Amino acid sequence: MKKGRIVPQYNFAKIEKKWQKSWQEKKVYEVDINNAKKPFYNLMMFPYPSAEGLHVGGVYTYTGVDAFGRFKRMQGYDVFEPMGLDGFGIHSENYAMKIGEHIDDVSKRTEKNFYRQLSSIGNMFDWSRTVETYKPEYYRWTQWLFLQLFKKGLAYQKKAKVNWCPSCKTVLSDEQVIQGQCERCDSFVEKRELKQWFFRITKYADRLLKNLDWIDWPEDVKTNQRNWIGKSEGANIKFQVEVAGENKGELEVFTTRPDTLFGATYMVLAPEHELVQSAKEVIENWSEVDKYVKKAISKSEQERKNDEKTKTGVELKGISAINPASGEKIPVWVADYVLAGYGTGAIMAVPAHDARDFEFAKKFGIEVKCVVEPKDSKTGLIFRLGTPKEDPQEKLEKIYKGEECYEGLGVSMNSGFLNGKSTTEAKAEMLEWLEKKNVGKKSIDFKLRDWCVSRQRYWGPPIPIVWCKECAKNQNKRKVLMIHGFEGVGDGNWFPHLKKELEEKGCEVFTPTLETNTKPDLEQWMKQLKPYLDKLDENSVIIGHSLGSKAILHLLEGNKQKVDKIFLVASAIGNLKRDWKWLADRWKNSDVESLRKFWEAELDWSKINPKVNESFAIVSKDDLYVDVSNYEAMELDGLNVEIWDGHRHFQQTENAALKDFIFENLFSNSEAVAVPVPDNQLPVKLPPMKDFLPEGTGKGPLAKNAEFVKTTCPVCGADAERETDVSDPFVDSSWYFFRYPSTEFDDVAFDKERTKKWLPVDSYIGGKEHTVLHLLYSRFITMVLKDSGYIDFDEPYKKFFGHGLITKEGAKMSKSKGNVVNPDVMIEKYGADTTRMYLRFLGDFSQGGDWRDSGIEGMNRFTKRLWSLFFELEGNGKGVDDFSMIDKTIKVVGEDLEKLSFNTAVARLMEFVNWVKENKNQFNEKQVKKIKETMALIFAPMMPHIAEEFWQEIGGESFVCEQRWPNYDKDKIIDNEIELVIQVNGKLRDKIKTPRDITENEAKKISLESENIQKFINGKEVRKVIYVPGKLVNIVI
RNA sequence: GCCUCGGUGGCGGAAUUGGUAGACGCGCACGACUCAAAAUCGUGUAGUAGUGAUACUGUGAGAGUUCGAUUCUCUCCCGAGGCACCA
Repeated sequence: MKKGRIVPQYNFAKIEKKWQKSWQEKKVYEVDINNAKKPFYNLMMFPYPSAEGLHVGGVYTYTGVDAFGRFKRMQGYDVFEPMGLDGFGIHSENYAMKIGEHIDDVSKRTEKNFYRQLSSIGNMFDWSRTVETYKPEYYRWTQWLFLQLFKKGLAYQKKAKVNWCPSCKTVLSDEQVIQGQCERCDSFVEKRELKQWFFRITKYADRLLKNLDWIDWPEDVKTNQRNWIGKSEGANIKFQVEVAGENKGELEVFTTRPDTLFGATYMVLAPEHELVQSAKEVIENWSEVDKYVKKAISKSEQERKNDEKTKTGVELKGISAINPASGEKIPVWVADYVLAGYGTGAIMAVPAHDARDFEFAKKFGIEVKCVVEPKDSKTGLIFRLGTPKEDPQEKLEKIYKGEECYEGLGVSMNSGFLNGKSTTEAKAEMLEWLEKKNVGKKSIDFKLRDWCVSRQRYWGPPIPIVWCKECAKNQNKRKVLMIHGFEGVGDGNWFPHLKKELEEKGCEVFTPTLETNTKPDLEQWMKQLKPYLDKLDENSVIIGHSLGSKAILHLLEGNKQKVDKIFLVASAIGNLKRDWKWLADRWKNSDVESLRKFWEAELDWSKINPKVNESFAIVSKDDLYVDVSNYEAMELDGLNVEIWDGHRHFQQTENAALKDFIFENLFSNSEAVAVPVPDNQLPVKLPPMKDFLPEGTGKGPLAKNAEFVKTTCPVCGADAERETDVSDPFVDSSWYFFRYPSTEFDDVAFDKERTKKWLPVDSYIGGKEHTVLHLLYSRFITMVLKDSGYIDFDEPYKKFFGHGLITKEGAKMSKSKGNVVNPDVMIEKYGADTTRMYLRFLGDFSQGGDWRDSGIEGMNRFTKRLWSLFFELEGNGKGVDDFSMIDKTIKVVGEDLEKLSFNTAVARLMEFVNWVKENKNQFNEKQVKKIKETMALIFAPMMPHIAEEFWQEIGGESFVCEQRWPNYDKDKIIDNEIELVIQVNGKLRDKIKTPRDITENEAKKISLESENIQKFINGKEVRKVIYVPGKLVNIVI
C-alpha cells in the first residue's frame, strides 16, 4: 500500500452526468414489465408542467419517493417507477394566452424542460414509459373512459346552477371555489344555470366510505375523505300542510335528530323548494315572498358569504304545517339558510336544539320549546355546561326556558312517549313510531355531490359525444315488449292504457298472451316469449310485470339479444312477502308448488346486466306479494330500484304515475339526443385552433370551430353536431396509473395481464393537498372499472402516504415573494446528491420541512467530507475492536428507509461517517474493505451517483443500485455492556457500566452501594427499588 | 363554529408498549493552521448559579394518574391546514 494517496476532486457535475448517461444506456431502470418476479409499483403524483419549470417541492417529493424505491429495489423487488405530465388544464391555457403563444408550442417546450429537469435529479424513472395526458394517444382512452361511464348511466347531463368565474369565463366545481372566490384567479364567483356533464359519484358514496375501513392509509387522510363524503343518518319525516284548515298535501324533511320532533316549532323551505311556487295561489303575502325568493336565488356566493352572519327569511302566510308528533299547527317559512341541494330542501326547525334555528327563531320571535334535558340518562347527572366562568345552574335554567340553545345529547322532555329516554333511545323509538304511523322513515344523506366534469375551455379532452336530432325523432319509434304477470290478465294486455300511449308515440308494442292457468311454468313461458325477444333490437324496451318480468330475465340471461331499457314492475325477483303456506291459503285453486319453483329459480344478474343499457325496478312497500326490504338489500349492479308508496301490486289497468315514470325514462324531450362516439372513432382530436379564447357565452371555445362541430351521427348517419365541452383534468389524473404499465398498447387503455401484474399500486406518495379530490376520484373510477369487468380490485392504491410541503425560511414559497428555490440552480451549485440528501434531512417527510440556504451549505460540507474520507481510508491500522457500528447502522438506516423516516436515516449516516472519521487510522485492511463496501451500499438510495462512484472505486460488479441491501450481524447489535441508569425518586443521579445480563438483585445492590446514591439517600428510609431490566434502577426514598 | 395535525434550545428537528430530554445538523463562541481572510480541523454550546465537580429549573399553560410523564387523562391557550348555514 502506498502512503498518502491523492484524493480525487469531488466533481459532482461530471460524475452525475456520467452515471445518468450510463444508467440510461444500460437501461438499468427499465423494469422487465412482463417477467418481473417481484413487481413493486412505486408511484408518485405526476406533475402539472408549469411554464416556470419544476418546483423544488416536486424535487422534494420525487427524490424522497425514489430513495424509497431504490431501497425496495435493493431488497430484491422489481421496482417500477414511472413519470409523466398532467398537462391539460386551465393554467397552461391561461399562460399561453398571456404570452400570446399557441398552447401546443408552449406545451412542447415545457415538456422538454420538465423532462430535462426530472432527468437531472437522479431518479430511477423508467423513461421508456411516460404518460402525457394532453397527447391523443392518452386522451383517446380518457374519452373511452368517459364513454364507459356514459354507457353505464354514470355520465349524464343536467341543467345545473353552477359556479361561473367571470374572469376565467368558465365553470368551476364546488371544490374549486374557495370561500366564494375562484381558486385560480380569486375573482368572485357567480351563479349561472348551464347544462353540464356529471359523473354519478354519489352512487358510490357508500362504497367509497365503507372501503375506508380496511384500506391501509393514514388515519387523517381517511378522516378527510369521510368528512368529504359526509354521511349522516337520520329520518325523513312528512308534515301535513294545511291551508285554511284544509289538508293540502305534505312536506317532507330530513333530520338527524328525530328525537327532537316534539320541539319542531316551525318549518323552513329553501328558496328553490317547489312548494313555494306551487303554493303561490294560497300564500297571502305572495309579493313579499316572491321578492325574497327571487333575491335569494340570484345571490352570488359572494353575497351569501357576506350575509352569512345574519339570517333572513319570510313567513308563508296562509300556510301551516302539522307537527305529526305533537299535532300542533306550526308556521312555514322560506329562508336561504336552508339549502336546496341537501336533504329534501326543507327542514323542521327545532330552535331549542339547533343553533341556526335558534338564531332564526329569536330574530323572528318564534316559539322555542326545550325537549332535551342536558343530563346523563344513566346517572341522572346534569352535564357540565359552558366555560368554567359561567354559572351552570343559570345556564340550565335558560335552556329550560328556551333562552339558550342546547345541541348536545341528553334526555327527552316535553316529548310525550319519549319522555325520560336518552337521545339514542329516543331516536330509535321515534323512528319506530314514525314508521308505524307511516309518516316517516329512516334515511341517509350524503354531502358528496355528483362530479361535474364539463369544462367550457379548449385545453382538455373533448367529450366524445355527438348530438343528433334525427335520433331524437327516431328514439320514440321503438319496439316495446310488455309482459303480464301470473294473475290472469285477460288477453295478455296488461296495462292497456300504457300500450295505447306508447303506440301513439310511434312505438311498436307486443303484448303476448302467456299460459296463465293454475300451474305456471317457467320453461313454458320462456318458450312462448322467445319469438318476441327475437323481434327486438338494441333500441328496444321491455316492460315486465310480476312473474312475467322474471321469465323475461331468465330468457335474457341465456340469450345474446341486447335491449336498451328494461322496466321490472313489482317483479318476482324479490322474496315473497309472507310464506308459501299463506299464499296457498289465499290461492286455493293454484298450484303453489310450481309457482314457488318459478319464483325461486335463480338468476345471475351479472349475465343480464351487460345486455341492458339501463334497468329499473319499480316496487311498492305496500305490495301484497313482493318483499321490498329484500330489494333494498339486493343492490344489484346497475339496477335502479324505485320504491313507491301505496301500490298493492301494480295490477291496475291505469296507473298515471307508472306511465309517467316510464315515459320520462324512455323519451327525451330535448331536441337532440346524446350519441356516444364509437370506440373505433376515438380519439376525438382537439382541433388546432389559433383563437382558443372562450366565448364567454357558456359554450366552450370549440363551439367556434364549425369544422369540428359538424359531423355525422354514428347511429343514423344524419348530420349532427359534436359536444363542445372538454372534460375536467381530474378525469385525466383519475386513471393515469393504469396507463403506465401499458403505454405501448394502442388497442386498449390498459392491458389485462399487465394490470393484473402491476396493480393495484403498491405505494403511492404525494401531497396532502390531494388527499380528498384526486384520491376520491381515482378510487371512484377504479370501482367503475371493476364493475365493468376490466379489473378485479376495488381500490387503486394499497398504501398511500401524504408528505408535507416545504417552506423557505419559514414562509410559503411564492413567485410574488420572490423566495422560490430553483432546483436547477441548486443542482448546478451543489449537485443532485447533495440536494437530495439535504431535502431528506429537512424534517419528517409527512410534515414537510423548511428550506434554508445555510442548511444546504452544511450538507455540502458533509458530502465533501464523505468523499474525502472514502478515498483517504487506507487500512494500515491494527484494527478497531468494536466494529458493531457498521451492523447497527445497516439495521437502523434500513428500518428508517422502510418507514420513510429519511431525516433520521440521514442522521444515522452522519453518525456513521463521524465514527469512521474518528477511527480512520486505526482500521485494518479487512475493515476498510468492509467499510467502503458498506458505504457504497447504504448511501445508494439517497445519494445514488456518489454511491456508484464508490462502488466503481472498490471494483464492484455492475451498478450499486442493482445490489442487495447489506445484511447485518444480529449478535453485534446487542451491546454486552450497558450503562445502568440510577434514579432517586425518578431523578437521574448516577450511571454505572454493567454487563447486559446483570441480575436484578445485583443491579439493585450496586445501585444502592454507589457513592453518589448514598449521598442522596443520606440515611433516609429506602421505600422501594424499581428495576427495569437492561435500563435503570429507581430508588424511592 | 366543526374536523385534522402540531407546539421541545438562538434555529431545523430527534426521542412513544411511560424509563438517561435535546440525537443529527445549522448558527454561535473559542482555539489551531494563515501575514491575513476564506476553506479546513479541534473544543464548547438548554437556562440559571458556580473556576469546577455539581445543584436547581426546563418539552405552550394548569391540574391529574404514576416510583417515574415530551409520551397517558382532563381543562385551557396558541399556530397550521381543511371544511363551513349539510338540518
